[in-house]
Amino acid sequence: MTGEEEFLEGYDPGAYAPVAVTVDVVALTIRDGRLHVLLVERGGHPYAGWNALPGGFVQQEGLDAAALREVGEETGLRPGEGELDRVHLEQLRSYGDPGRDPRMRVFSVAYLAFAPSLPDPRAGTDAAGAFWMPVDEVGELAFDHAAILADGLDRARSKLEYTPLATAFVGTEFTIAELRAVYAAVWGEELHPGNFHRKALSVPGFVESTGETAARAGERGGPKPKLYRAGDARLLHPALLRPTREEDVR
Amino acid sequence: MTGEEEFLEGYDPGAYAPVAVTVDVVALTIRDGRLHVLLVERGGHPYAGWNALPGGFVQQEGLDAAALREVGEETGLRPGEGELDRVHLEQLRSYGDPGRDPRMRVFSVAYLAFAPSLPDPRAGTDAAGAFWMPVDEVGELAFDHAAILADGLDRARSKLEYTPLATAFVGTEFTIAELRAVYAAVWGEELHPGNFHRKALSVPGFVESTGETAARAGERGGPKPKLYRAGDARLLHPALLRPTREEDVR
DNA sequence: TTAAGTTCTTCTCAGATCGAGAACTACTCA
DNA sequence: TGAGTAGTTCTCGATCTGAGAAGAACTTAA
Repeated sequence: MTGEEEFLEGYDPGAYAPVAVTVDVVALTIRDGRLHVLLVERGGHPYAGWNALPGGFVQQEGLDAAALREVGEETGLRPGEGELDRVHLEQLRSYGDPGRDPRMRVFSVAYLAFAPSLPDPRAGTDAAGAFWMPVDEVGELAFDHAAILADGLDRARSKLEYTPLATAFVGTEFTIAELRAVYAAVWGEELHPGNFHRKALSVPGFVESTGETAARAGERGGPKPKLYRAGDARLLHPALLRPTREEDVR
Repeated sequence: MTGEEEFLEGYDPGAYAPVAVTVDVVALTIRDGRLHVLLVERGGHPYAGWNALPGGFVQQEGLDAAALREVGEETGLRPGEGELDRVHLEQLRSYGDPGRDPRMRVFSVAYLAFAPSLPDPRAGTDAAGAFWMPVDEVGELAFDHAAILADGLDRARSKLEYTPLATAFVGTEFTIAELRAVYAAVWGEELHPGNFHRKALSVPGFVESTGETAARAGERGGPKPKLYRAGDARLLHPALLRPTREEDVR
């Protein structure tokens, strides 16, 4: 008899140790050309005073809805205001090691959120205590959140290669250079401008021209760049691959 | 105040609706050149008599351990016997829609398992009721298991491209043709033998030669093939890409 | 107003990779 | 022994890649 079958034949809620299910969100955005993650400072024990990923109980809602609700609560954005609707959400993975929370058995479903540059969360009243921090300045985090963040960054870096995810970090209209800056910020390395330009335009459905040109050039010169918007591709073929790092392969 | 903080300041197990956490496993193997998935026939309600993915409660153990335990229970394999140790396990994703189980809130963490051809589970006493079914003959499944299976197949097909996952479906020593048959079975399409051979040998760390040659050729002729074993690569660079399907891109 | 510097955009070119096909050889079964 | 099958290695032209360069358009600072 399997565990599920035992469960089917009459489950008594009081007979098992209580478990909790939470969502934790790795919310990423780009500010000033650097990749940032949304953190909160914990008030209560354990890990009082530590930084942590925003998260909370799953209520009478689906997992995706719970994650979106958390993002809204911690950024101060409201559904329907546009900015929250532009947040790209996807499930990352779940964490359930016994002992990951010292009080009881807690299963956490982690989510990845990608957003264009958002206002500082301190402005919103509900969101006091939340803040954006550059990912390369994040030190220790509460619970196993450092591992969750690392998994999220891995996923984000990988998905840039074969999905149009980068367009989730820029506005509805953007330049090729802005798109390239997203890749540079997430991957942590500069890209060849000419080759990136060629690739971005040649991958079917990645970007489409608006026919417009930016009103101004960059602060440091150069011609006024052309404007594009996200295309309808769900996958990039061929992919935009990172330079191969030997240490990732073996 | 976030959900997590509420939780921190005193959680009363009785104050919340009870939730359960289970693991469900999409266990895949290749038999007679066709991709098979491990299923169980349900005894109790709901969905009595339906086929379902094997799964069960998470006990005092980690998620990975729970998934491996389920695979062992349903296949009749014992830990330490070798075959179970060769099973490749990875987390797929979690499912937690309210109403996915009509009795109570159940969160399921789904796992993918890949194994070389395994003995029929009916042989084991504990595993009666479990069986391998070709994935293209699977009809309706209990709960949302059909969606979980579909997600698992997507993941498996994708991971064949850029990881050495295919070697998890063959024995410790294998021929290039066996490896190609794995790709053909999972992707559902034949591959060009010459080009596959060139790629498999040229990707660093994918396979390494044993120096040996198979004792016999195939049943229908041909020379004795050379034998290889899995290399030390964790990623395939360059990747072994499927022929692009336009409907996957848009 | 001019000069120097920056950036957008498009080329060029050599090397790597790809799909398709073919050839040679070694083996099977009838 | 012959016909058929399959493993392995080529060849070919088309495509894709990274690296570099060049011209034009714009900035700030002198």
